[in-house]
Amino acid sequence: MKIQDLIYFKHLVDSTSFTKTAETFFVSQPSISLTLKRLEEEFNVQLITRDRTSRNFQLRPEGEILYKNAGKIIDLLTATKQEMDNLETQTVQLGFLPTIGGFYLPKMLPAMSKLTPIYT
Amino acid sequence: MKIQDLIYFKHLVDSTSFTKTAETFFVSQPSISLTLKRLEEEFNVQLITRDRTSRNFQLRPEGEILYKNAGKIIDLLTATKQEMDNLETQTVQLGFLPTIGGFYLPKMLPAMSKLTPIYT
DNA sequence: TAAAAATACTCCATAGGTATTTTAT
DNA sequence: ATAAAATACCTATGGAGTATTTTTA
Repeated sequence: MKIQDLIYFKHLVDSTSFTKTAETFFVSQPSISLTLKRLEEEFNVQLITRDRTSRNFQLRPEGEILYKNAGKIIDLLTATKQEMDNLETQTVQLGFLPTIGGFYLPKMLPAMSKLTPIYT
Repeated sequence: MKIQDLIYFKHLVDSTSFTKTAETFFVSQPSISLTLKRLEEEFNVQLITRDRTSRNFQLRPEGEILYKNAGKIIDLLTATKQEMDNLETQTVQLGFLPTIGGFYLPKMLPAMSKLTPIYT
């Protein structure tokens, strides 16, 4: 299985559109159709209900499971790349949700003044 | 990136042997060499130190990061498949480490007697 | 000299493209 | 008639194999 298929699938579920997904990633629409077929064969389940009567398709329970875990896997890989980049540049990047950042950042910044900040 | 590459990489790190890893998965030894090369190009880092003087190679910090997250990803996919299978068969599989299972299972089993057990 | 990994090459599987058909609005 | 997804077919990239070379013990 390719990570790319999980990325396509996640976007497909979010957009509920094969065509939009294809456009987003600059690939053809059949390519997305095949991605879904591949995943369904790989897991041996049906991920979505192709119900063309009700416009936006239904995500099956099996699809929800994959969607949830695909997100985690994609995040893990993003984090992996980030951790490696931090190693290379000898920097550490901190991320906060706006609400949480507003609370903690003021408390942390004084202690961090001992470090050499590098803004990228 | 393919999941298979992560699986090969994990085993490679565990065994510290390209040849052993190849044998384990019934693929050729060059195939494992190429897997590592692919991963290193993908992340644009060197994962291991090819130090043929000291027999068993050194895992670089970058490699440790990938190793750690590769494990998580593989586990996530295993869990995904398991969750789907549980959906299909309408069963729930429970797993315990031997020590923990010995402690909790006796407490749980009475309450579970209301369910219909299916042994697979 | 023996071993383990890297390299060179060859080949085939498959991911992706284009064209077309199907289906429902 | 239009729009979206599926299907058919073709192509090309890249993953995997065999053979060979390199390197160190």
